[in-house]
Amino acid sequence: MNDILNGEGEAAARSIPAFRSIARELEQQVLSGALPVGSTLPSETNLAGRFSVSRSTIREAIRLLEQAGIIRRAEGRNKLRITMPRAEDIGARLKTAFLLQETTFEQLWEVLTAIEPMCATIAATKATPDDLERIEDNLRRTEAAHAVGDDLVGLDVEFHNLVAAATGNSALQLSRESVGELFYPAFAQVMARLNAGERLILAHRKIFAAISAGDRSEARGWMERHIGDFQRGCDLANLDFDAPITGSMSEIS
Amino acid sequence: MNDILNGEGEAAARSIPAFRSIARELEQQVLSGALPVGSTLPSETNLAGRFSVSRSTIREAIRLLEQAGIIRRAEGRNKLRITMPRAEDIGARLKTAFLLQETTFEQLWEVLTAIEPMCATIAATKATPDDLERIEDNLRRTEAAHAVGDDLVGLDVEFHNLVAAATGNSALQLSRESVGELFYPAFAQVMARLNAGERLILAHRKIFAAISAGDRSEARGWMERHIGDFQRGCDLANLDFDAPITGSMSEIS
DNA sequence: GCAAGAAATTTTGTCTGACAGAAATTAGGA
DNA sequence: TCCTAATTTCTGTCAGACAAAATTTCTTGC
Repeated sequence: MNDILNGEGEAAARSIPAFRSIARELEQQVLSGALPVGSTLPSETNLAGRFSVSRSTIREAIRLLEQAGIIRRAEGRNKLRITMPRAEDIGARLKTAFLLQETTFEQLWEVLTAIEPMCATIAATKATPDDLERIEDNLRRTEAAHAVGDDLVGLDVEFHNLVAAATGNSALQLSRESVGELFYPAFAQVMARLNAGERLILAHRKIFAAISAGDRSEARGWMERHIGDFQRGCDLANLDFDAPITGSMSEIS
Repeated sequence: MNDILNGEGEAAARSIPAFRSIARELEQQVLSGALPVGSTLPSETNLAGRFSVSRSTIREAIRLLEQAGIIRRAEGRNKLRITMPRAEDIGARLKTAFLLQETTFEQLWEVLTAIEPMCATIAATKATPDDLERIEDNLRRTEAAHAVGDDLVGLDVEFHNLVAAATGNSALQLSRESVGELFYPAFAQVMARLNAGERLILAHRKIFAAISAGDRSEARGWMERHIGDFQRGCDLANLDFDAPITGSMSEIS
């Protein structure tokens, strides 16, 4: 019934383990829509029957798909559900790659210098009232946090994520999320060291205003300046712009 | 020896499967440098012994790490080797995500509109003679292919990858690679349909010249125009700029 | 002494069968 | 009809087994 496994007949693709072929096959079915996102997969025993392999083999295939983000345990945590890879999953992998490659702040900064102004520009055209609402809420919380001297790191990351979300462009969001998560902590810390919280908030406010007003070039301009502040901040704070990033998180959920 | 598994003592994190804890632990050891990149992992039986679990459990953990790109089979294909997640691995996942999210050409185009000009700009400063050599070689091959009417798709993707590589910024490369791979095939096809191969080659030539000359703004300008051509091309060719991308590849190697 | 070939030993990929504890289902009972 | 109890189904893990492939070790012939 299933010729996916390179058994008997074929002498071709030798040595492709069954668990891999099965994972591929299932992946293909998801990509092709045969297994729609949201549907649930049969039980392991059932799958083992279908593919005529043992449960252990199926389990290994499942681990592959799971880590690929295509499948996830849902609800009570029985039942495997087909899902869309989440930004976080991918972000986690990018982060691992960045960390292992000793990516420097400058490199991340270059990426954001390219992407963030574009996000602001597009957001100025595409932001919905809902998006604006969320950004404004973030601004209020940021100001409140600054007033009591709280840490602005998380709120800064959130602000930029919200602007990206307001573009309605998921590719753009996926491309920048992990970079932002690694970069903004450093950014906000530079700002804190320089007591530049005011400046950060001013920039956020200006960007928000421009997006609200639908003023693309103004939004872009302020975002550029905002990102540019980081480099200046590093100089002023006498920090090494060239240092590799650090951080830690796990991509294995 | 190993308290990673949530056995006996702890009552806390109930229901975190052993294979997951073990994968996390190993991942941590890689990230922390305890298991240096390039080193090889002990055999499954050995690992099973170390963590006091059965081989099946270890195998599931290995599948997780493998798919996470942290580990790969090397050489004769025995021996697991610690590796750095490759751009391709991550790119494959991004692609899956893009496909499942029905990303449109416009969205990819927006990402590239942001990133590619930046790549050209930085390349104009950072490109090494080696980089230039490779780009020029690509140009020659592109012209040759065009002369005999061959497909320019692969060469176009390669050109942009080479420019990105010339920035020496791995974060930038990771961020754009998968987007480019999904986008440029469409791009080159639009060009072909319009018989605009000449124009594509001209743009590549100009970009190369500017990078060679270290002229940042010229490099950026030509790249902007080049990317912009796609939108115009879609209009001229009467193609749907808003259509979701299609494509197929596997992230399970 | 050293390199090619043969033998012994590992190691991976798979399978069978089993079992406890968690989930989901079904069957009752109020 | 709605809630609790009994039952069945799953998942997570383990132990032990095997063939095929890969690796290591041991022989020999040169």
